[in-house]
Amino acid sequence: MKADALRGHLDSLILAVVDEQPLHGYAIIEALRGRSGGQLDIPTGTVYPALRRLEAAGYLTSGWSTTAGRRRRTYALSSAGHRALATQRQEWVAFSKVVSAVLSPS
Amino acid sequence: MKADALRGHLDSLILAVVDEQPLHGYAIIEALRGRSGGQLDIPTGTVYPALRRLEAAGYLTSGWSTTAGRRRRTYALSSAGHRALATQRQEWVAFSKVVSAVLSPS
DNA sequence: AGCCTTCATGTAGACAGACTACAGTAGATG
DNA sequence: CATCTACTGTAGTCTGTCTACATGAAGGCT
Repeated sequence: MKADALRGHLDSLILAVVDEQPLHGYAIIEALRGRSGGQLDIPTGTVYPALRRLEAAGYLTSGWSTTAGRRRRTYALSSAGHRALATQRQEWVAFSKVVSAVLSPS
Repeated sequence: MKADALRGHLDSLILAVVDEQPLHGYAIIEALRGRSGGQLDIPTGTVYPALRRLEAAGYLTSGWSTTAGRRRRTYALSSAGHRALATQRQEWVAFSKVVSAVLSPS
């Protein structure tokens, strides 16, 4: 799975997993790995900046907690995040249809 | 259609349209627009560098011709380009399955 | 005690692909 | 004669993902 392919889609993926339940960064990486059958293994240096970007955009809200001596910053979807996710799901469907149409031999 | 979404997929799209018949840059843009129902409108400043990149990578070969006073550089798929396209089609299927799986509500 | 692994967050800097904006030529149309 | 379409191309910017690094605590192993 090449890195460039993900470009522009990672945000949607993150919003989608956080939509099910609030998660902290490390757990988001594991959720993506699990949901993709191990095919998505996003490095921390990609996820943490993405989370800050999404929070700055108003799509996520975050709060600190401590569990067993571990500091966790847990993210949850804002209402704007819900709307963004809905839009991005539609955009993904449209995008994948277009690419599949061009790519499939006629 | 956001620009970043295309990132990493444009090469496959170009190879796919050139696979059907050799085309020059301008015609490639029109082919992509046509095949996508007008949704893909790639600017020349994106396509021409991409074509040079693909030729440098050995996936395309090019030759000049003149039709009605118009200079055209026509690109065709090399054998390496055929192999690359086949691989990239498979990668697209895998990628779109993964994204759809993560994105679809469970 | 010392060491490694896992859990957990984060920053700095490099890289590359798609973008905007510009630049130019030639034929066709009003 | 001006504008549009066809056609190719370059320069520079932008930004998201990457690698590599830095930090620290809990728990297991020897």
